[in-house]
Amino acid sequence: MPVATSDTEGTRTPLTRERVVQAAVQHADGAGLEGLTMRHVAKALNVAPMALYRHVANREDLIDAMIDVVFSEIALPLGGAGWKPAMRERALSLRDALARHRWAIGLMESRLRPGPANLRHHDAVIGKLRSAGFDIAMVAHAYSLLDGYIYGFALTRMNMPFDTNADMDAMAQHMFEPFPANEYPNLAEFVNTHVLKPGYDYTEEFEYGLEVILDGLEAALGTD
Amino acid sequence: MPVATSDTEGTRTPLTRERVVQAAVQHADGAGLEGLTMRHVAKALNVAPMALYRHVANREDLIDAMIDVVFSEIALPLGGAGWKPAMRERALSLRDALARHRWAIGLMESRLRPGPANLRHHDAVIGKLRSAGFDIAMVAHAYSLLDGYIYGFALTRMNMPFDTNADMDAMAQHMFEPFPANEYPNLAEFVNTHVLKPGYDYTEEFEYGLEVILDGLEAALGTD
DNA sequence: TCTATCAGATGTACGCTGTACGCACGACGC
DNA sequence: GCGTCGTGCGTACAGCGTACATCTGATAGA
Repeated sequence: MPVATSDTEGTRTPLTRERVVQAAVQHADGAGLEGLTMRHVAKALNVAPMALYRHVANREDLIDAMIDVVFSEIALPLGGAGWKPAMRERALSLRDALARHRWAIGLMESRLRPGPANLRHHDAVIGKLRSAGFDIAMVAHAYSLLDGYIYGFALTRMNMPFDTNADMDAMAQHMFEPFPANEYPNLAEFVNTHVLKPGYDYTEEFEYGLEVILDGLEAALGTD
Repeated sequence: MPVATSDTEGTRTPLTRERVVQAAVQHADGAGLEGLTMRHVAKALNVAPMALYRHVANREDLIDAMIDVVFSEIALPLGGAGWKPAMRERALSLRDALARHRWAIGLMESRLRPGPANLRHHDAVIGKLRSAGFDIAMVAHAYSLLDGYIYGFALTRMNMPFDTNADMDAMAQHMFEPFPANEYPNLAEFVNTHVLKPGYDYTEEFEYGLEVILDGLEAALGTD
């Protein structure tokens, strides 16, 4: 029986680029980019490793395609609302997409061959700002500031090696343990009286900073 | 001659953790984190790969130590100046350190075992803000906003796959080439009339955004 | 001065990775 | 029945991190 690697049914659904990319995204969501090996993706698809290479050129090409999937999940700022709510909604949507696909954070803006969803997204954001009265230099300022903040926040949030307050507590102990007590009083106070307080959720810092930025851009837009 | 792998002189300088870490930083600065293999670091030190393991526990431990080297290069906000110039100087210093050590950007805040330079840095920043009148919640807001922006900017800047305007031009052609002309009019206008203009330097966007953030924090501090 | 000890450098080896290359096999047009 | 072709597979190789056992050169004690 040569066609042993069938689906749960006897019929074998043919491998496609889309199926490969989707399986890879799913795997990376769980195992990170480090854990994303061609062999694992192949196993998830019940297929031999080399079968993937019929549909993607190599691992880098696969990652290119995965990034475009993430871009396709971001809400485009297309509605009739003003630029501020539109940018706010896009920022939150981007943040959520990056939270779902943490492996993507460092890669979103690094593609040599950006996919259609990627280009479409940037085109829509720029268009929205332009039509709201931003001149081109101001678009550059705003886009750089907004995306810097969004990606940076996602990056630091993602990298936090804890998910719950209990984790955080354990880690704080672990962190300070090799050092004399009170060597870092300001940091200790900050961690103990604020970050470790029940109810503190670092995620909520995002909105605060976002409003500061949006207000700042609004003010700059008025005086330009 | 058993001790063939000597220095340029006959005397062999002993391997130390510091020498290993320094060589690794140097190598990563040139070759990136991907290119940082234990074997290459060993070769740079004229030493067998396994010799490194006498001084670092494993690759992860080596990277931990490398990150602390980067932290040690950031100017601490300790002077008598106000919080605003102090934060500005720290931000620029951090940006420059990340530009020198691009491989570090995604890792700075992800260490399970932060080194002394790391903790000292955070302690100093928090201390500066506290003594300038920021309450603890406001410190969290400010730190999150500032570092999010700094790391995010470094990330997007690093990822830009070009260094000169000529590179950028070539890449823009390459990017749009697979798509119909005018499919992305806003993006095309933005790239052609602004980003590709001689004299445009993306790096300078950093200061603009930084001032928006610092002004926003100052305003928030006043109304709190 | 001879010898025991031991830290530090090494060599070998294993399981993992991406992927080049050639082959096998089912589907299809004639 | 027979080429032709697209798709999946098997083999193979170089390079990776690192476990483990071994070797060696310097030092300490007699």
